[in-house]
Amino acid sequence: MISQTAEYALRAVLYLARHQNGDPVSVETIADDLSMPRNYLSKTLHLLAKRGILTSARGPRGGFELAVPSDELSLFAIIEPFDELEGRSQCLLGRRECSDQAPCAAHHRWQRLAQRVSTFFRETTVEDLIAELSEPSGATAGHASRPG
Amino acid sequence: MISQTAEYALRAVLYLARHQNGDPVSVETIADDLSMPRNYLSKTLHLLAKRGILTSARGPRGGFELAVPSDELSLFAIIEPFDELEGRSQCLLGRRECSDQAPCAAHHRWQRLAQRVSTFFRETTVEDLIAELSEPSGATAGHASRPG
DNA sequence: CGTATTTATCATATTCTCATGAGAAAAACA
DNA sequence: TGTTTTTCTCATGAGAATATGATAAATACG
Repeated sequence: MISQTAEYALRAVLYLARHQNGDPVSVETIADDLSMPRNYLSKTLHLLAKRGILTSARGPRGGFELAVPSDELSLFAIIEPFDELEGRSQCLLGRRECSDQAPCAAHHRWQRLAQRVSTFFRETTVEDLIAELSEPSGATAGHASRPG
Repeated sequence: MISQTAEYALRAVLYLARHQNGDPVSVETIADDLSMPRNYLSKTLHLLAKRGILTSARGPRGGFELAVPSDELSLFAIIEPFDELEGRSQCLLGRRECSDQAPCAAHHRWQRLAQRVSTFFRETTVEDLIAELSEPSGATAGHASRPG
């Protein structure tokens, strides 16, 4: 659904959000804890820093931090630098122009779903997901998840 | 959302469904009409034939035909040989095990959407999409009544 | 049979994603 | 200043997805 790179970015940002203590976190720490390739993650987080989503600091005690409050940081903002979530990927049959006025065969049925997915990424924040982890599981779950 | 190859497969099957007249259609005809790479499409349709979705015939007057009635042919059946639509791809954060009992941070929010997408592919048939094309535009849901 | 037509198959090329490794550049600190 | 730590940047490579071209195999039809 999303690329490996975007998945790394998302998981790393969630990690940063859960480990906010005023100090930056190094790429090495994140890569080790999340089992990701270190240099590749470095490049990935660098791009998020360029986009203003993270701040980076070099040297001792350096690393990455969230630059945006987690309740103002959408999943869309994190993924969008890597994957094209909207635009031509919205048409299931790959047409450049696919609209209510000029629909492909799948348009009416697919568009509703694609819109829901789009809304999910745009409206779900990092804070929403963090909160999910620390809440007792809902009516369907049998075991409470533990933060950590 | 789906791979280029799966998109070719889907579009080609829709083409075959709309051009059923008892005769097979050659790869060349499809590739030309739909602007797809000919040999690549050949390989793609060959796999669908192996899966029993199409029949193929060599030689003059040969080509491909639907092997399944279009109202019994789900989009899932067409795409599944090429893309993994379910399984590991269901977890937004890429975890192997992600369930109500052991959810990732995104599970409860994402799973509902992923399930809808899955259902779309499993329950939507080729016939559904063909019918969509011949209906007056503007309908947002369900089937419009047809004259005659 | 012979030939044209068409799929089937193989080899290869191209492009993109994912990943590794080696340094360069910056910053903290003794 | 020098050393260490860290990000930044570049070069490169592996592998998958996408695509092309050539040839083999099957089939219709004269």
